[in-house]
Amino acid sequence: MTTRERPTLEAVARRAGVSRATVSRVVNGSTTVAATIREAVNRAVEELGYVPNQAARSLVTRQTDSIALILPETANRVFSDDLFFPAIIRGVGSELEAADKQLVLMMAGSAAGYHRVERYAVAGHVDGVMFASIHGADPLPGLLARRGIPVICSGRPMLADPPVPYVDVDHAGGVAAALDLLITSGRRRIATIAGPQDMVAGLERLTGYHETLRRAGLPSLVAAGDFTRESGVTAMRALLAQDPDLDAVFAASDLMAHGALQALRDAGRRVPDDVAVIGFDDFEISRYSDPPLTTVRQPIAEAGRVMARQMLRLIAGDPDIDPAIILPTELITRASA
Amino acid sequence: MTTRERPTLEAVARRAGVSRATVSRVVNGSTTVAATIREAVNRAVEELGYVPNQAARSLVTRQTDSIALILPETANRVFSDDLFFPAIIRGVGSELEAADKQLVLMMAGSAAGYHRVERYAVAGHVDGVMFASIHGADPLPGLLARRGIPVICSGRPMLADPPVPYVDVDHAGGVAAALDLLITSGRRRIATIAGPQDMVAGLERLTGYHETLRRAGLPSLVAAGDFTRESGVTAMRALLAQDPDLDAVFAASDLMAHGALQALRDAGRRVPDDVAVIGFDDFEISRYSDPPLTTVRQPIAEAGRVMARQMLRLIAGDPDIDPAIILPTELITRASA
DNA sequence: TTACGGCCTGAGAGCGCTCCAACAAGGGTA
DNA sequence: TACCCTTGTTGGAGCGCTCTCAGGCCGTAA
Repeated sequence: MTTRERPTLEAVARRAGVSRATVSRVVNGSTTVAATIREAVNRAVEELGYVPNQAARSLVTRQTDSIALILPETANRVFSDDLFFPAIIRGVGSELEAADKQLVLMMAGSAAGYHRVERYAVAGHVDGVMFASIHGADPLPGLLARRGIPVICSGRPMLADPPVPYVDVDHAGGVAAALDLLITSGRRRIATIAGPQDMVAGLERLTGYHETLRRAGLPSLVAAGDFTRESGVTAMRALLAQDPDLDAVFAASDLMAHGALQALRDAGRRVPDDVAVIGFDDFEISRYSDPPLTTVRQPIAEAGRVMARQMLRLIAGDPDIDPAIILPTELITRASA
Repeated sequence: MTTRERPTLEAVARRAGVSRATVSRVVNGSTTVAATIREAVNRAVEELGYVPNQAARSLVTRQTDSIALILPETANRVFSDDLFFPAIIRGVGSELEAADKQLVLMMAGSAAGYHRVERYAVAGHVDGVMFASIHGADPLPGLLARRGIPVICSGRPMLADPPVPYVDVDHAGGVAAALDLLITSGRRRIATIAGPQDMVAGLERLTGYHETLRRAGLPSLVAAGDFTRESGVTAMRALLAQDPDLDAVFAASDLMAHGALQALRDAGRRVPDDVAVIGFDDFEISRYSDPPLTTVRQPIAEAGRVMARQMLRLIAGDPDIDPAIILPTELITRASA
């Protein structure tokens, strides 16, 4: 290991024959430095391979140019084929990279996790904190906001004290579009596989289902799931047992829809002839299921990008941040409905 | 925003009626502090809501307790249904979390990305750098190592100057197991869909294919892919055109195997009756394909965990780090072969 | 020639923390 | 009683950087 001593500002200054302050000015791109001196400094920087020490810099500037993204701990345990968090990470990552900020990934959810994240943020390790998907009435966003740390959520937080800006997608609109397709194509016994009710996404999609069906004068039939494929299988079986004659099912996630497809096949039902299936997400894999899945596309990566952009504005001190941004959803019609 | 002034060590010391040094000792868990004083300090910390300033701390300790994971930029662009990087992240994340280190995620690959990562690491923002999957002869790992920064790679680096410790999986063994199954079940015209040849994983799986078939006295038939599903479809079509009578295909990734399955179905071939298919990865989705995919399981998350563990040892100054750790692969037999 | 801005540059004071050297008490030993 | 440990505590010197402020230089106008 060539742990050669790393050069400091001081060393560069000596070599260039100027003061520390001047080097600092050059390094930070100040314009008030004479061209000849600037060049001399740049040469010294080059020759010495100087890179500013981040710790020293943030000690005085009080900012770190990195931003945390908090994932619920479940992301680490349960969903080994989940594509939601990867998409969020992709979106956030690309946007932050463009702004030359760093992404710090943290898992939270456990009590210990809470505390860790809080300490981490308060210790000034990051300039802001973004939450990817809030579970239940998570107190953490509010807690950090109260500590004066910039916070943005993906998905409307249930707890809003103080209100934290968020970006979410139009769940209700997407659900309505899906159900409308089902209804206008003549389906009358439309069941749903709901998502977890401690998450706004699960909640709003179920509410949307109830409202649209009520408006259409159709009966509701609900089974509970947790967004996973396995829960989709189980829920679909339960639904079939309750109403063997149902002719459509709306699943609140693509993975659950895939599970439903499987359970339907096992039960000898043809899709879409006997039962139409619609999902919610539009993951890549849904183009390749048998049959290809009709689903509501939600722009996950885009949500990540927007979230990151809002965070950047927040950090920059922009006074008028939208308290909420709702991204549109879109019905993608394929073969399953 | 309640940006109330954050208390410093000094403030805590004043409140507890001791010196800064003593507070520092208590906060950092030194044992040589009298119990009564320790309690008084803890009380003051509690009351003031004191959290040590990370920048100040790392300025003197020269460590940050966070570690970077570098993803190739492609991860951000191409693979929207790739499950490799999420799995690596999961593995690394869980291990680092247990060690109370933070994970900093960075994308690299572009020239600009290189420079950013290098500066970032050299600036002392992280204590070490891990690479998830090396593309071609990436100079970055060696470059950082030469700068004295702890580096670990997932996947053997092609460039080994200076040699960088890595963890990889037993590609050759997995391929041999897959092909043996094919051969002993009577397949004689076994094709392969190869991965990108600028990655060790692609290279070694193809080499393994060639060697095993040569030993068995069987002919080779190769089509090139890039690990994606789409490339699997294309490659399978090419293979079918070249040898309509092939009776088996080994794909160097699950996604390509799924593509092959699709192309085979489109061409009217039955799997496994007409053509047997084996993949490599064992992603969750491969349990649900039609038919379920026989594949070589590589322990991706485990590789992430091991990589993180090695990194932790490296940072701790452990003198004897294994220069290479090879994790076993395992053939998972399902319906496609 | 002197006076006066304007423009650059340098000196120096921190940012909040760790850690070393030095020192104050006690308690045991000769 | 004098001496030496041991245990616990303090002051202070930095870590490497930014940023304010004062001061030097020069051109221009009086």
